[in-house]
Amino acid sequence: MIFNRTTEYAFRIMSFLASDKEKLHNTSDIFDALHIPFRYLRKQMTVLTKTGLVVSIQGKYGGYMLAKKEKDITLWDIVIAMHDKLFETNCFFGYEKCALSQHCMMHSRWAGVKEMIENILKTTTLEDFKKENMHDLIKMSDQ
Amino acid sequence: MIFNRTTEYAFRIMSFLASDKEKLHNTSDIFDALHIPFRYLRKQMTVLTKTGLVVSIQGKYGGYMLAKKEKDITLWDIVIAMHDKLFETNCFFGYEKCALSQHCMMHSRWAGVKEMIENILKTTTLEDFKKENMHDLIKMSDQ
DNA sequence: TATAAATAATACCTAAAGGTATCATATATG
DNA sequence: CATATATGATACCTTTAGGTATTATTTATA
Ligand code: SF4
Ligand code: SF4
Repeated sequence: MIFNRTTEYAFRIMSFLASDKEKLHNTSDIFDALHIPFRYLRKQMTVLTKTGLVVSIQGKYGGYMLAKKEKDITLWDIVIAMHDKLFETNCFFGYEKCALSQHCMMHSRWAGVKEMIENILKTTTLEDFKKENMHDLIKMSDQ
Repeated sequence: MIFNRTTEYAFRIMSFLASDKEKLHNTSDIFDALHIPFRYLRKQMTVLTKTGLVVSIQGKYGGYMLAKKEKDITLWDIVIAMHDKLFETNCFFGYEKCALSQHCMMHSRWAGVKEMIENILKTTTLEDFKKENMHDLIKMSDQ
């Protein structure tokens, strides 16, 4: 896997919240759309809230909404916020650090892969998903 | 992480075996070079043997060697043999399958990433590492 | 053929991620 | 101000990957 499951959940949750930025979405709404395990979803919503990407309103008629404009939240922001260890190491072989004086053949190739992924994540914002109507997309397809 | 740790170990082990294809390398030799946890290394060597990528000789003065020519073993072969779930799903969001009639914006972008990684893995053989003298490379750097 | 040195098989342990359950706290509204 | 309904905090359980320990089997050679 490239992203861990929890980060994938976060992508979907954030996309869903972007589908109507102004509305307050409660956990049941999100569950109905995404079918992420309910109690785990509850937990992850408070995690997302603590990251600052999402704002929560407590109490009756409470719920969640994006903390910033869709165009100001990138997928990269989400990966970072979720502490996904996607790029924990630079080394293709998983070495913490390489003591070699000159890089092996994989180093630059792998740097290319990293760069491509980072570039996609950094240039894709939730605004793009809104355009694509990810709301409907996500609703139809679970498991 | 992109590859799991065990697959990274396998890359290193196979590169090391490629450093001298004819010689029989026993677990202690491999351990001295790679410092993969010894007993886990032992276990993984029999796993690699069962995949058919490696041949083992049992008994005194036994050990391991590559089952095929270096140029005939790709990194992709290793990933497959280790059952790494790198590309378990096509979907950026981790969906098993997408019921949407037309793909979302991430689909083709993500397909591009997959294709790039697959292409590197499928076109890189152990022969390439031999040229690079990966043996020395791996020896110097652990943890 | 006994022994030493290697791999094979198997069972078990540990750490981290994913997921569940319970109770506490906040808040709109009658 | 009581209640219903929402999130927050916390503890615990489950699954999987990674790692360890023990015993069995193989085989070269003295
Ligand atoms: S040179 Fe090769 S072994 Fe060293 S850090 Fe880069 S990819 Fe890893
Ligand atoms: S179209 Fe989008 S949601 Fe559907 S499988 Fe492709 S990436 Fe996943």
